[in-house]
Amino acid sequence: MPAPAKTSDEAIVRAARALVERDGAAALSMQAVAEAVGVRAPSLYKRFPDRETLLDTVVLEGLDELRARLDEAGARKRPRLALGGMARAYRAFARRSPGLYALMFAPRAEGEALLARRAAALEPVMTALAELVDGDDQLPAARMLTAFLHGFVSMEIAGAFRMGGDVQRAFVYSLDRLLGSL
Amino acid sequence: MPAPAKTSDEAIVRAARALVERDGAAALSMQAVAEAVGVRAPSLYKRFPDRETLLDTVVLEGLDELRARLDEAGARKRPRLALGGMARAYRAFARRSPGLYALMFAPRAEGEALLARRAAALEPVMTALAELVDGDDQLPAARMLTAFLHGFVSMEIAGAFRMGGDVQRAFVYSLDRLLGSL
DNA sequence: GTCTATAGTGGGATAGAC
DNA sequence: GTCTATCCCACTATAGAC
Repeated sequence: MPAPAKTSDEAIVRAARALVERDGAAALSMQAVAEAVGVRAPSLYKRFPDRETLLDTVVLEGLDELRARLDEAGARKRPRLALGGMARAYRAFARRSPGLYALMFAPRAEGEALLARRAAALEPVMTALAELVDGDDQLPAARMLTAFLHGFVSMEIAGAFRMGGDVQRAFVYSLDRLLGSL
Repeated sequence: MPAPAKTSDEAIVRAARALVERDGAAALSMQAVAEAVGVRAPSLYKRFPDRETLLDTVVLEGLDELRARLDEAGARKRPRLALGGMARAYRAFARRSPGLYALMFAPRAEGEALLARRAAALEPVMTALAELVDGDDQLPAARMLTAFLHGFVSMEIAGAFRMGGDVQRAFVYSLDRLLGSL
């Protein structure tokens, strides 16, 4: 009979994610997570070798979820409409979980697994683009679009757009021009 | 005759900046800075009240420098050329000092002073845009352009463009379309 | 008086023994 | 899982050197 488990990997990740979503990666201390699941901090190391691994787990989960939202937003639409819908879904995700979004795309220790999963999350965008743009321009076009999206939501999260004006309008304005240029 | 100072504010900021440029903000510990300037860590607190203030000082210096590069790159050119030149200068700055760039635009404790200085750094871009775009569209256009630039260099720094393709070409391709759409 | 160093405090990550 | 212990770091209090 193994020792009674007072918590679970799932509960730990859920608690970790809640901390990250609200207050960013800095808020994720092993002590705070442990407290949230009713356990002492050292006990977490039986399930996650270190804090980085726990962060990575949260990030990978977030990337999978983003991918699902993009799939959903782009399904059964013609390419241009699909791209518009995915752009809105992308921004909505970042606004809903700013701390998580920032962590997902933060330059940290970049494992291959993480880079691959990031690419996978954006795959729906690539697919829609492939129907709209010539083979040679596909990659540059994808980079233009993803760079804009990432930049826009990052600046929005960071409060860069705080000084007046209609942020929503700027988003629509930009998408019109970006998609129109393809 | 004042006591002999073993270091100076300037030397401290220089050392701090070097640490940040190489390895990012996380590498800036008060101990590392102190060691670099040949002093004990507690002594730094006589000159900078806390680590945040030291980081802020480095960031403000970086923002001023970026502004100078943009001014230089856009001087005496017609708006469209100026914007292209400033975009290249912006990217060059970020590539030269990736850790510093990331810190400059990282969402941290956002003081008003910092937000204002960020806005000031991008002022040359705003000026050139004002000559190219109607009053009503000016702010959205600025947000489109800055969002793209920030997103592109951030992703480049984070290694998001590592998987094949010509990153330079994607940058030129994107600028052509973005500036062409104005 | 002005600078620095010595010697803490307290918190967080993490390893080891039970 | 828990407790104990180690290490690193930000930061403070205070005392010594010119």
